[in-house]
Amino acid sequence: MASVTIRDVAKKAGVGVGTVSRVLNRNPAVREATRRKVLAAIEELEFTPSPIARRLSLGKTMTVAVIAPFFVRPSYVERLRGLDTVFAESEYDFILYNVETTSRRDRYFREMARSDRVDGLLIMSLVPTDNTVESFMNAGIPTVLVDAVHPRLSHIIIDDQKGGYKATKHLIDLGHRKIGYLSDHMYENPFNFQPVIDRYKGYRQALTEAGIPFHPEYHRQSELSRRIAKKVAKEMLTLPDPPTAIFAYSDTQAFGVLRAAEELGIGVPEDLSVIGYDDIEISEYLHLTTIRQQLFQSGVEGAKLLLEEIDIQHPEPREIVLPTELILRKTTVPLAAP
Amino acid sequence: MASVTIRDVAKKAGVGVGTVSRVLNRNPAVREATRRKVLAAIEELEFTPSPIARRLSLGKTMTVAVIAPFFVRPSYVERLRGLDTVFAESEYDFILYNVETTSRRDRYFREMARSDRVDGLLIMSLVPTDNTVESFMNAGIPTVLVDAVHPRLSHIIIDDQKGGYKATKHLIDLGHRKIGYLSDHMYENPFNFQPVIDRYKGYRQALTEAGIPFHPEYHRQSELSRRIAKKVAKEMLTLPDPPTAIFAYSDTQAFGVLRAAEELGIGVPEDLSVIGYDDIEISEYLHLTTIRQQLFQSGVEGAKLLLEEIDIQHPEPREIVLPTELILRKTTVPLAAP
DNA sequence: CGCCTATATGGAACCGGTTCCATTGGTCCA
DNA sequence: TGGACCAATGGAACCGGTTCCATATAGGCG
Repeated sequence: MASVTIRDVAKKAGVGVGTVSRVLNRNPAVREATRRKVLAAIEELEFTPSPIARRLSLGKTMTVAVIAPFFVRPSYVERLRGLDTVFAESEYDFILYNVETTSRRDRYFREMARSDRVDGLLIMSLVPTDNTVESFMNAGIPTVLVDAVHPRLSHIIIDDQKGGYKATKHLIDLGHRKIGYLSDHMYENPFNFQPVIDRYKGYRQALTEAGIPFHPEYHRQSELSRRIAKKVAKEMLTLPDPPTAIFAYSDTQAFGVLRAAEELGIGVPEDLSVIGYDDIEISEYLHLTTIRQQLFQSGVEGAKLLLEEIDIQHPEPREIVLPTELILRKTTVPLAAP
Repeated sequence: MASVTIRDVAKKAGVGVGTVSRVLNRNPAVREATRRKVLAAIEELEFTPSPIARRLSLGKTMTVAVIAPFFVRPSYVERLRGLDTVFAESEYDFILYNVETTSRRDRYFREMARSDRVDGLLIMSLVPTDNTVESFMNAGIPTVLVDAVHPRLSHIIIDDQKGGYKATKHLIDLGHRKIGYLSDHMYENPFNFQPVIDRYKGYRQALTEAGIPFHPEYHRQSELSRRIAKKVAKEMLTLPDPPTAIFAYSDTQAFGVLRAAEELGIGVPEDLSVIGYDDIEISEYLHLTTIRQQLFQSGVEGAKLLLEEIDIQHPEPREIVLPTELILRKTTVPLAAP
């Protein structure tokens, strides 16, 4: 069955293979009558061209790779959806490579630096080393970063420093001065996630601007799980002089803080204001004040950028910065007079 | 740069191209000395074989397609993770085709029925028509369904009828007899999702067994959003004789029910027991009693099954049924004496 | 020692497209 | 009417692997 080839079509239509190929590729240099003959033969033989053969002779794979860590996390899923909407409308397929360990990451980076494996590479939240970037460039593979930065590659980022700043400033504007920050791990951060650094910077910047000294005890680190966040939040809330407001690195961690407060009998928002980051779906349901990121949009922009760079030869690296937005709900209120 | 071919290697090593190919494919009919010469040449030229060329001459794509609807929903993401762990260890890549409309679905089904586009097809939650199945078979494309059933295709399902039964039975065992069921849309169900039917059947079965007559007013349908679920739950809870317990089709809808109860001043669990379905991550945090499905495992099994079917010629369709589990938390309690 | 067989190897043909060059046929202009 | 030029087309060569067949070499056995 199957395997009707372009040669069969050519024979049937009484033309050469070149002509059939030209018809398939909408090359205008084919007379209308010839074109119709070929189309009739294609119809009759139920011919469909083989993408693989096409790829081999074109030297293109019509495929892009998306390398992303932990694609189960809600924020990644949202970004992937953005990518998908763009790629689905293009003639490119995308293959998803999920990274959960540094060794998987390194393996994928190595494999992709093969000139004919994929036509483009979209890397999410991971920062390739200079050597790796070098290998992509040598192989001539257009590469775009989403949620990560490298000076030689185009990237889409969210202004996380501003986001961290906004969250902290919001609490300061409400009169708070004892402001805790529950962040992701900053030093044991094998993937070097950039936002971890940036949000922290924003936090520090807002404090400095308001003339509030940084209090190391108010900065705690936990992984992105509710359970651990709850434990760490409890430590912070049982300090002799506990914070009156807490900014959490993610909404998930903010839920840990809420639970910690509940278990310690601390009322939110009257005794403690809490602000998260991400605005995941459930946050609205739980009335969490938070910082919304344009996650879906970051995927869309990343995919578009990559498709553009595949088309042009030597693109200048570009940077697109997406803004954040404060979503005011019910977990932050002005500091009660003492 | 790049494009060192097998012929370059052959020349360098002073052997024929066939021999190089044999070395690459670990064909044992190569003398150790020859083999070493070839490997040395490969090393020296930094040769890496082109997957595309390999695919063309093998007539295989080394790629499988995964067609899934709405991959943002937590339950699909969990299943995809299961798939990913299996495919990542195999030599197959997988391309994700996200379906959000019936036309996208039909387009993908048509495109995949090309014998050389992909080597295998994994379809999630969508039921192909007999004609479509026919076209896959003619093209010789192994196909596996996850969370859907077709008599001629292997499939992995979760025992949703039993799941619906378990949820309902649990409420009955607690003494409830006025049991509402908030389901997904059963008739305006463009994708014909099978679980929608099965859970409903389980609900009816449990009622029948316990001798409780089915009360149509207690069966309401809403889409899978919290907001709509809340609205519909309110209708049910403001009936003259409202249910004392509600089983929701998904955890997300269960949260809508909880919010509806809260807004109506109905206490959960003392005045109303609520049970969900899925056991998504946030459910534990909110203490929701629910039915847990083996989502991750369903992905793993589906991927394994597909890889097996790619290897053998004419597999008999197989069926794997995964069980569900009642997760007891704090939103269901025995019916208070009147 | 010579013949036969098994093993190792070279390389042409092939997979199914695209592309480029040569050729044909026709039009236009002097 | 003849020459120049252009548009349309045929088909060989190519992309980079795999496979199969023919051939060379070595080893075994009488």
